[in-house]
Amino acid sequence: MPELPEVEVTRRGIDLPLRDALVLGLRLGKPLRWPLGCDPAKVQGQRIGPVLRRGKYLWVPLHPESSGGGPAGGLLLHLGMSGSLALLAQAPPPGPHDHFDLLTTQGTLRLNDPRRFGAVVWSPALDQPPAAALLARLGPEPFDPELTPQRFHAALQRHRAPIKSVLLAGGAVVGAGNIYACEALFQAGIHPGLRSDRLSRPRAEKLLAAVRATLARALTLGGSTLRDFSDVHGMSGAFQTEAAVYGRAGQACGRCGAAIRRIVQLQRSTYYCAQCQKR
DNA sequence: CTGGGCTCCTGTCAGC
DNA sequence: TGCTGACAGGAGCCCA
Repeated sequence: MPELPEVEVTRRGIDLPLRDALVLGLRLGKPLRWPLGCDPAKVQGQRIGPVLRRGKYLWVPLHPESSGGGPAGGLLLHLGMSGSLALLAQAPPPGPHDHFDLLTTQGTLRLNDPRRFGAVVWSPALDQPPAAALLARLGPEPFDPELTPQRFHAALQRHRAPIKSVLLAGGAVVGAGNIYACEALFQAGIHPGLRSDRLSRPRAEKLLAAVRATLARALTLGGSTLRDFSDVHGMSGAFQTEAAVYGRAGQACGRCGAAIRRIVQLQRSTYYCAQCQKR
């Protein structure tokens, strides 16, 4: 489900409402990808700081009150394939897929995640384990001005795998998952099977611009909702309605009319137009 | 070191 | 209607 736009939409939905809220408690449901890694009582009484996003991870910083509480730290959250967060003023009893509640003075932050590929992990700091280890492999943020076309091209030159796979791996740029990688490649006119190191400098530049444009457009539309993503207010995203290729196998390409194809790369579906996207 | 396959888990949908 | 298999937005881990 959640790629960078969905995670960022989520971050924006919880950041201000939770700012400076006090943690009243924490409830865990069925196990997620990893154990929380701390005593749930440890976060009680902590104050919530600005919520950050890195790649598809969210970081909820916690600071102890001067009067007491445990040491500073935070919660690293990942929504996995099927996770979504809701901020509830009056939290109903947890459903079968509600596996994490952070009870605060500003409402309950609830993670719903049917497939449980998501995670909530306590870490003493972003740059310390376990958070640091998880973030270490992430490439640059797509909107980081330091990610120049030259650097992007250089990163692509280091891989011989298909360009689609390299985008998904996130080492050259983070945030484009299966939907947005397909869409960006279409927009850039690049075949998903093209070897990464065969992209010319101009095409790499075009691809970077397409990744940025695709993610930005998705952000303004509130992300994509294929089956179960919703923002913290329960609202669906709208990007999927204007996806050019994703999920459209057999349909006519909006640009040239050729049938959109579906292939499998890394056990994931790739959609593309063989007419518009060239090696 | 790199690339790619497997795996975690539950739900949905198409086809028989 | 019911069963079965394919597939689903991620990504860490392991092996060749």
